Amino acid sequence: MVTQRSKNKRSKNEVKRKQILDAAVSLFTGQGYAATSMDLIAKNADVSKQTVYSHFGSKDELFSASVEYKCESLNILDLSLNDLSDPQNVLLTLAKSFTDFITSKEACAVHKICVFESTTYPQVSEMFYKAGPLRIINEVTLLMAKLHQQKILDIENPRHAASQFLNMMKGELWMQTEFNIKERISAEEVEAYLHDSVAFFIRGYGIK
Amino acid sequence: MVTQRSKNKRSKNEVKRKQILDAAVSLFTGQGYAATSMDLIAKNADVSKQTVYSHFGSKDELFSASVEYKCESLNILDLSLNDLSDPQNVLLTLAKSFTDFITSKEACAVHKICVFESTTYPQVSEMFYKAGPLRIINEVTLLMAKLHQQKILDIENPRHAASQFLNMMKGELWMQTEFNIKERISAEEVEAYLHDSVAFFIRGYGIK
DNA sequence: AACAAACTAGACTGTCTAGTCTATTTTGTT
DNA sequence: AACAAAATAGACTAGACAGTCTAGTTTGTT
Repeated sequence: MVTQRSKNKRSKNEVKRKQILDAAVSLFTGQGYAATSMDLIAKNADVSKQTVYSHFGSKDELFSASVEYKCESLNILDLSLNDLSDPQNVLLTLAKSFTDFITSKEACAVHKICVFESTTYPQVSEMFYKAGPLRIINEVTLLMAKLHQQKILDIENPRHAASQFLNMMKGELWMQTEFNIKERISAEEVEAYLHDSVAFFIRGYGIK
Repeated sequence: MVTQRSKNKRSKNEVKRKQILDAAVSLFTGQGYAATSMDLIAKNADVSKQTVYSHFGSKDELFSASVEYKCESLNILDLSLNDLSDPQNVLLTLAKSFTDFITSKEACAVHKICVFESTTYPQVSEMFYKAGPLRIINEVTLLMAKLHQQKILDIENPRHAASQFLNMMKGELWMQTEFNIKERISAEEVEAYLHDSVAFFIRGYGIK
């Protein structure tokens, strides 16, 4: 099998494609589907409108493609932890990087539009759900299972524990971020909350 | 002071006002701000377009007013519990009504649009935040404080506990609802999750 | 009955948008 | 050099939409 590039006389410019996708992601996540025009996408991508339509057949198609593109480039937490002997430390580190991630502009913006368009574009929101939240919960489930296996914590149902842990860590900060509230909880308060929550988690799942 | 009604020759029809607000809420939450036209609002409210503009000066104004209107009518959980001696029971009941509420169509739809429009209309999203999530967390904080005071549980920081509890209960169901995922967790699984989570909470905050 | 405010229907303006079409230019391949 | 696909600029269609305006009707108040 030969690649497309050498088979065809000329293939569509991959660089232009990315320019279009970058502009589309930025506009769609920034202003929403309905409020974003194809003209503006073309302009911001520094490309003609016709080129947009030659790469992506319609606005719908471009929307799906751009969310998919964004999902691929989202780099989720790295959970390659080996030494689990200090659970307080392991979980606190996880909690911090998790909250950093979910309150980042990037993740927030894609999350917003996927939730919002979930009635109109359920395939798109499902794609994000699987690439983002579901992947994280699956990985944390594995971690919980390991903690149990190594008798560091007593976790009967690792999936429940993962869900409890992750949701808990969101705390009030996450809501304030979601709603774009001006007066936010202080960094110290967040720190204290995460500390408390990790301690609480270890108490609840400690070895008897 | 005399009321508007008796002072003016004729006041604007309160019934029409409500018809407009009802139609607006339903359309805005159903399709979003940008995708909803004033013509359709007028038509669905069974009112002329001019009447809409005579009650509400612009689309923006109507949007704000309709979210406010919806917030007023959202009936949040009733937390008037007196007997707290059986925390397992109290918390499970709370957990159930909370998850029922947050996964209801009503609450979900307003939540979605407020989060989505939070960059364009931060006042609107803040209004919802205060009328909804913040009110609930405040009430649950009071409950946690009572549980501590009555020495039923040992809760040092009731606000942290409230946040942990509520977030935890959201579980995977809430995400699946948000993203409009077709294949959802079964009712039995949800039930089991809530049970586990309440037990875990009581373990973590139990009297030593 | 007379008045005035509320309401109605529908035409209208100006702007914006998705998507198409055309004529021209650029560019990689053979 | 010759070819063909890719890209471009910009005009164009057809429809939608916010908001205004007009001319006439309904309705409560005095």
